[in-house]
Amino acid sequence: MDDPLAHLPGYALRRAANATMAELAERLQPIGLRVIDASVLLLIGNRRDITSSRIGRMFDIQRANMVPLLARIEDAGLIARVPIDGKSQAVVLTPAGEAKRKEAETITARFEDELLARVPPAHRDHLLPALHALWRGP
Amino acid sequence: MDDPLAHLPGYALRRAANATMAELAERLQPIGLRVIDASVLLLIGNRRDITSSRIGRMFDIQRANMVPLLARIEDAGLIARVPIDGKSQAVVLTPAGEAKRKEAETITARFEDELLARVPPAHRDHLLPALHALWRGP
DNA sequence: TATTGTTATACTCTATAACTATA
DNA sequence: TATAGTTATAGAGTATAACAATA
Repeated sequence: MDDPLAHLPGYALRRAANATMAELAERLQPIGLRVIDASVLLLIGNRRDITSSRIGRMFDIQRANMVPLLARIEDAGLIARVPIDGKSQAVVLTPAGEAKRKEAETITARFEDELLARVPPAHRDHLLPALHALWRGP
Repeated sequence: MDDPLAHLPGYALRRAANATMAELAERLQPIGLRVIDASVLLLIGNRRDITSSRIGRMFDIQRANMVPLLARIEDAGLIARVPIDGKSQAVVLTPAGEAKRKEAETITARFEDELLARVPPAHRDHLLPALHALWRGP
Protein backbone atom coordinates (compact mmCIF):
# COMPACT_ATOMS: atom_id res chain seq x y z
CA MET A 1 0.00 0.00 0.00
CA ASP A 2 3.10 2.18 0.09
CA ASP A 3 2.32 4.03 3.29
CA PRO A 4 4.54 7.12 3.59
CA LEU A 5 3.83 7.34 7.32
CA ALA A 6 4.88 3.78 8.14
CA HIS A 7 8.33 4.84 9.32
CA LEU A 8 6.88 6.95 12.16
CA PRO A 9 6.97 5.01 15.43
CA GLY A 10 3.92 6.79 16.87
CA TYR A 11 1.91 6.03 13.75
CA ALA A 12 3.03 2.40 13.65
CA LEU A 13 2.20 2.14 17.35
CA ARG A 14 -1.35 3.30 16.82
CA ARG A 15 -1.88 1.07 13.80
CA ALA A 16 -0.46 -1.97 15.59
CA ALA A 17 -2.61 -1.29 18.65
CA ASN A 18 -5.76 -0.84 16.56
CA ALA A 19 -5.13 -4.01 14.59
CA THR A 20 -4.37 -6.16 17.63
CA MET A 21 -7.25 -4.80 19.69
CA ALA A 22 -9.69 -5.45 16.84
CA GLU A 23 -8.43 -9.01 16.67
CA LEU A 24 -8.71 -9.54 20.43
CA ALA A 25 -12.24 -8.11 20.34
CA GLU A 26 -13.14 -10.76 17.76
CA ARG A 27 -11.79 -13.53 19.92
CA LEU A 28 -13.65 -12.34 23.01
CA GLN A 29 -16.94 -11.86 21.23
CA PRO A 30 -17.93 -15.57 21.38
CA ILE A 31 -17.91 -15.43 25.18
CA GLY A 32 -19.84 -12.15 25.19
CA LEU A 33 -17.07 -9.87 26.45
CA ARG A 34 -15.54 -6.68 25.16
CA VAL A 35 -11.84 -6.11 25.57
CA ILE A 36 -12.42 -3.73 28.48
CA ASP A 37 -14.78 -6.23 30.15
CA ALA A 38 -12.13 -8.94 30.03
CA SER A 39 -9.55 -6.49 31.38
CA VAL A 40 -11.83 -5.67 34.32
CA LEU A 41 -12.49 -9.33 35.12
CA LEU A 42 -8.77 -10.11 34.99
CA LEU A 43 -7.96 -7.10 37.15
CA ILE A 44 -10.50 -8.01 39.82
CA GLY A 45 -9.48 -11.66 39.96
CA ASN A 46 -10.00 -12.94 43.47
CA ARG A 47 -9.54 -9.54 45.12
CA ARG A 48 -12.36 -8.42 47.34
CA ASP A 49 -11.22 -4.86 48.04
CA ILE A 50 -11.09 -3.20 44.65
CA THR A 51 -13.49 -0.32 44.04
CA SER A 52 -14.95 1.20 40.89
CA SER A 53 -12.83 4.31 41.38
CA ARG A 54 -9.69 2.24 41.71
CA ILE A 55 -10.39 0.27 38.54
CA GLY A 56 -10.92 3.56 36.76
CA ARG A 57 -7.61 4.88 38.02
CA MET A 58 -5.78 1.73 36.94
CA PHE A 59 -7.18 1.87 33.43
CA ASP A 60 -7.33 5.66 33.06
CA ILE A 61 -11.11 5.64 32.81
CA GLN A 62 -13.09 8.47 34.38
CA ARG A 63 -15.18 7.58 37.43
CA ALA A 64 -18.31 8.66 35.58
CA ASN A 65 -17.59 6.30 32.70
CA MET A 66 -17.12 3.36 35.03
CA VAL A 67 -20.81 3.49 35.94
CA PRO A 68 -22.35 2.19 32.70
CA LEU A 69 -19.35 -0.11 32.17
CA LEU A 70 -19.74 -1.92 35.49
CA ALA A 71 -23.53 -1.78 35.22
CA ARG A 72 -23.34 -3.77 32.01
CA ILE A 73 -21.02 -6.37 33.53
CA GLU A 74 -23.21 -6.53 36.60
CA ASP A 75 -26.35 -6.98 34.50
CA ALA A 76 -24.58 -9.94 32.90
CA GLY A 77 -24.29 -11.43 36.40
CA LEU A 78 -20.49 -11.39 36.42
CA ILE A 79 -19.81 -9.00 39.29
CA ALA A 80 -21.44 -7.95 42.55
CA ARG A 81 -20.94 -5.04 44.95
CA VAL A 82 -19.88 -5.56 48.55
CA PRO A 83 -20.04 -2.53 50.85
CA ILE A 84 -16.67 -1.57 52.36
CA ASP A 85 -17.90 1.40 54.35
CA GLY A 86 -20.64 3.95 53.98
CA LYS A 87 -19.38 5.38 50.73
CA SER A 88 -17.18 2.72 49.09
CA GLN A 89 -18.07 -0.67 47.73
CA ALA A 90 -15.85 -3.47 46.55
CA VAL A 91 -16.46 -4.89 43.10
CA VAL A 92 -16.09 -8.69 43.28
CA LEU A 93 -16.58 -11.57 40.88
CA THR A 94 -19.66 -13.75 41.20
CA PRO A 95 -19.21 -17.49 40.58
CA ALA A 96 -20.35 -16.88 36.99
CA GLY A 97 -17.88 -14.00 36.80
CA GLU A 98 -15.06 -16.21 38.01
CA ALA A 99 -15.92 -18.81 35.38
CA LYS A 100 -15.98 -16.09 32.71
CA ARG A 101 -12.68 -14.73 34.01
CA LYS A 102 -11.09 -18.13 33.45
CA GLU A 103 -12.39 -18.22 29.88
CA ALA A 104 -11.11 -14.71 29.26
CA GLU A 105 -7.76 -15.65 30.75
CA THR A 106 -7.42 -18.63 28.40
CA ILE A 107 -8.29 -16.55 25.35
CA THR A 108 -6.07 -13.60 26.21
CA ALA A 109 -3.10 -15.73 27.28
CA ARG A 110 -3.21 -17.57 23.99
CA PHE A 111 -3.64 -14.32 22.10
CA GLU A 112 -0.68 -12.66 23.81
CA ASP A 113 1.48 -15.71 23.07
CA GLU A 114 0.52 -15.53 19.42
CA LEU A 115 1.25 -11.81 19.30
CA LEU A 116 4.77 -12.36 20.57
CA ALA A 117 5.23 -15.26 18.17
CA ARG A 118 4.54 -12.91 15.27
CA VAL A 119 7.45 -10.70 16.24
CA PRO A 120 10.71 -11.91 14.69
CA PRO A 121 12.88 -13.53 17.39
CA ALA A 122 15.55 -10.86 17.08
CA HIS A 123 13.07 -8.18 18.16
CA ARG A 124 10.77 -10.18 20.42
CA ASP A 125 12.33 -9.55 23.82
CA HIS A 126 12.60 -5.83 23.13
CA LEU A 127 8.93 -5.16 22.52
CA LEU A 128 7.61 -5.07 26.09
CA PRO A 129 10.47 -2.99 27.51
CA ALA A 130 10.15 -0.52 24.65
CA LEU A 131 6.40 -0.22 25.14
CA HIS A 132 6.80 0.26 28.87
CA ALA A 133 9.28 3.05 28.25
CA LEU A 134 6.73 4.82 26.07
CA TRP A 135 3.79 4.22 28.35
CA ARG A 136 5.11 4.33 31.88
CA GLY A 137 8.27 6.35 31.39
CA PRO A 138 11.88 5.29 31.93
CA MET B 1 0.27 1.36 40.51
CA ASP B 2 1.06 -2.37 40.51
CA ASP B 3 -0.76 -3.22 37.29
CA PRO B 4 -1.20 -7.01 37.02
CA LEU B 5 -1.84 -6.71 33.27
CA ALA B 6 1.36 -4.80 32.48
CA HIS B 7 3.21 -7.90 31.33
CA LEU B 8 0.75 -8.51 28.48
CA PRO B 9 2.16 -7.16 25.21
CA GLY B 10 -1.27 -6.41 23.74
CA TYR B 11 -2.28 -4.48 26.83
CA ALA B 12 1.00 -2.57 26.96
CA LEU B 13 0.62 -1.84 23.25
CA ARG B 14 -2.79 -0.30 23.75
CA ARG B 15 -1.72 1.71 26.77
CA ALA B 16 1.40 2.99 25.01
CA ALA B 17 -0.60 3.93 21.92
CA ASN B 18 -3.25 5.75 23.96
CA ALA B 19 -0.66 7.66 25.95
CA THR B 20 1.39 8.72 22.94
CA MET B 21 -1.63 9.66 20.84
CA ALA B 22 -3.02 11.79 23.66
CA GLU B 23 0.31 13.57 23.87
CA LEU B 24 0.50 14.13 20.12
CA ALA B 25 -3.06 15.46 20.15
CA GLU B 26 -1.97 18.02 22.76
CA ARG B 27 0.93 19.16 20.62
CA LEU B 28 -1.22 19.52 17.50
CA GLN B 29 -3.99 21.40 19.26
CA PRO B 30 -2.21 24.78 19.10
CA ILE B 31 -2.26 24.65 15.30
CA GLY B 32 -5.90 23.55 15.25
CA LEU B 33 -5.36 20.00 14.02
CA ARG B 34 -6.41 16.61 15.32
CA VAL B 35 -4.07 13.68 14.93
CA ILE B 36 -6.05 12.29 12.01
CA ASP B 37 -6.09 15.73 10.33
CA ALA B 38 -2.31 15.94 10.48
CA SER B 39 -2.03 12.39 9.14
CA VAL B 40 -4.24 13.31 6.19
CA LEU B 41 -2.25 16.45 5.38
CA LEU B 42 1.01 14.52 5.56
CA LEU B 43 -0.39 11.75 3.40
CA ILE B 44 -1.63 14.11 0.70
CA GLY B 45 1.58 16.12 0.58
CA ASN B 46 2.10 17.41 -2.92
CA ARG B 47 0.16 14.59 -4.58
CA ARG B 48 -2.67 15.66 -6.84
CA ASP B 49 -4.19 12.27 -7.55
CA ILE B 50 -5.26 10.97 -4.17
CA THR B 51 -8.98 10.44 -3.58
CA SER B 52 -11.10 10.30 -0.45
CA SER B 53 -11.62 6.59 -0.94
CA ARG B 54 -7.91 6.00 -1.23
CA ILE B 55 -7.12 7.94 1.93
CA GLY B 56 -9.76 5.87 3.68
CA ARG B 57 -8.18 2.65 2.46
CA MET B 58 -4.73 3.76 3.57
CA PHE B 59 -5.91 4.61 7.07
CA ASP B 60 -8.56 1.90 7.41
CA ILE B 61 -11.33 4.46 7.63
CA GLN B 62 -14.69 3.69 6.03
CA ARG B 63 -15.61 5.76 2.98
CA ALA B 64 -18.66 7.05 4.81
CA ASN B 65 -16.56 8.32 7.70
CA MET B 66 -14.23 10.18 5.39
CA VAL B 67 -17.04 12.56 4.45
CA PRO B 68 -17.32 14.57 7.70
CA LEU B 69 -13.56 14.26 8.25
CA LEU B 70 -12.60 15.85 4.92
CA ALA B 71 -15.50 18.30 5.15
CA ARG B 72 -14.05 19.66 8.38
CA ILE B 73 -10.56 20.00 6.90
CA GLU B 74 -12.05 21.58 3.80
CA ASP B 75 -14.09 24.04 5.86
CA ALA B 76 -10.80 25.05 7.49
CA GLY B 77 -9.55 25.95 4.00
CA LEU B 78 -6.76 23.35 4.01
CA ILE B 79 -7.85 21.10 1.15
CA ALA B 80 -9.74 21.42 -2.11
CA ARG B 81 -11.30 18.94 -4.52
CA VAL B 82 -10.14 18.61 -8.12
CA PRO B 83 -12.28 16.46 -10.43
CA ILE B 84 -10.43 13.50 -11.93
CA ASP B 85 -13.34 12.11 -13.92
CA GLY B 86 -17.09 12.08 -13.57
CA LYS B 87 -17.12 10.16 -10.33
CA SER B 88 -13.72 10.68 -8.68
CA GLN B 89 -12.12 13.79 -7.32
CA ALA B 90 -8.60 14.36 -6.10
CA VAL B 91 -8.10 15.82 -2.64
CA VAL B 92 -5.28 18.38 -2.79
CA LEU B 93 -3.72 20.84 -0.39
CA THR B 94 -4.51 24.52 -0.73
CA PRO B 95 -1.66 26.98 -0.08
CA ALA B 96 -2.97 27.30 3.49
CA GLY B 97 -3.07 23.52 3.69
CA GLU B 98 0.51 23.25 2.51
CA ALA B 99 1.58 25.77 5.15
CA LYS B 100 -0.32 23.82 7.80
CA ARG B 101 1.20 20.57 6.52
CA LYS B 102 4.67 22.03 7.12
CA GLU B 103 3.74 22.98 10.67
CA ALA B 104 2.31 19.51 11.29
CA GLU B 105 5.44 17.97 9.83
CA THR B 106 7.66 19.93 12.20
CA ILE B 107 5.59 18.99 15.23
CA THR B 108 5.26 15.32 14.37
CA ALA B 109 8.88 14.88 13.34
CA ARG B 110 10.01 16.32 16.64
CA PHE B 111 7.48 14.22 18.51
CA GLU B 112 8.57 11.00 16.83
CA ASP B 113 12.20 11.78 17.59
CA GLU B 114 11.34 12.31 21.24
CA LEU B 115 9.37 9.08 21.35
CA LEU B 116 12.35 7.10 20.11
CA ALA B 117 14.62 8.92 22.53
CA ARG B 118 12.49 7.67 25.41
CA VAL B 119 13.16 4.08 24.47
CA PRO B 120 16.36 2.77 26.05
CA PRO B 121 19.08 2.48 23.37
CA ALA B 122 19.24 -1.29 23.70
CA HIS B 123 15.61 -1.60 22.59
CA ARG B 124 15.30 1.42 20.31
CA ASP B 125 16.05 -0.11 16.93
CA HIS B 126 13.73 -3.03 17.60
CA LEU B 127 10.57 -1.03 18.16
CA LEU B 128 9.58 -0.22 14.59
CA PRO B 129 10.30 -3.70 13.19
CA ALA B 130 8.36 -5.29 16.05
CA LEU B 131 5.39 -2.97 15.52
CA HIS B 132 5.42 -3.62 11.78
CA ALA B 133 5.35 -7.35 12.42
CA LEU B 134 2.23 -6.91 14.57
CA TRP B 135 0.51 -4.50 12.24
CA ARG B 136 1.46 -5.48 8.72
CA GLY B 137 2.43 -9.09 9.24
CA PRO B 138 5.79 -10.78 8.75
C1' DT C 1 -11.76 19.05 52.50
C1' DA C 2 -11.17 15.18 49.66
C1' DT C 3 -13.22 11.06 47.85
C1' DT C 4 -17.00 7.82 46.21
C1' DG C 5 -20.65 6.90 43.45
C1' DT C 6 -23.81 8.77 40.46
C1' DT C 7 -26.62 11.48 36.70
C1' DA C 8 -26.71 14.05 32.67
C1' DT C 9 -24.72 15.54 28.58
C1' DA C 10 -21.90 16.24 24.57
C1' DC C 11 -18.41 15.07 21.41
C1' DT C 12 -15.48 11.88 18.85
C1' DC C 13 -14.78 7.67 16.49
C1' DT C 14 -16.49 3.79 14.18
C1' DA C 15 -19.74 0.50 11.67
C1' DT C 16 -23.63 -0.51 8.58
C1' DA C 17 -27.06 0.08 5.22
C1' DA C 18 -28.75 2.36 1.43
C1' DC C 19 -28.80 5.51 -2.50
C1' DT C 20 -27.07 7.93 -6.84
C1' DA C 21 -23.95 8.31 -10.45
C1' DT C 22 -20.11 6.86 -13.10
C1' DA C 23 -16.14 3.54 -14.54
C1' DT D 1 -20.60 -5.25 -12.18
C1' DA D 2 -17.62 -2.65 -9.35
C1' DT D 3 -16.34 1.77 -7.51
C1' DA D 4 -16.84 6.81 -5.73
C1' DG D 5 -19.15 9.81 -3.04
C1' DT D 6 -22.77 10.65 -0.06
C1' DT D 7 -26.63 10.49 3.66
C1' DA D 8 -28.49 8.74 7.75
C1' DT D 9 -28.07 6.28 11.84
C1' DA D 10 -26.55 3.58 15.69
C1' DG D 11 -23.04 1.93 18.73
C1' DA D 12 -18.93 2.68 21.34
C1' DG D 13 -15.60 5.40 23.86
C1' DT D 14 -14.48 9.51 26.27
C1' DA D 15 -14.69 14.16 28.71
C1' DT D 16 -16.86 17.62 31.76
C1' DA D 17 -19.83 19.47 35.16
C1' DA D 18 -22.58 18.86 38.90
C1' DC D 19 -24.66 16.63 42.97
C1' DA D 20 -25.32 13.97 47.51
C1' DA D 21 -23.25 11.29 50.93
C1' DT D 22 -19.38 9.89 53.55
C1' DA D 23 -14.27 9.66 54.86
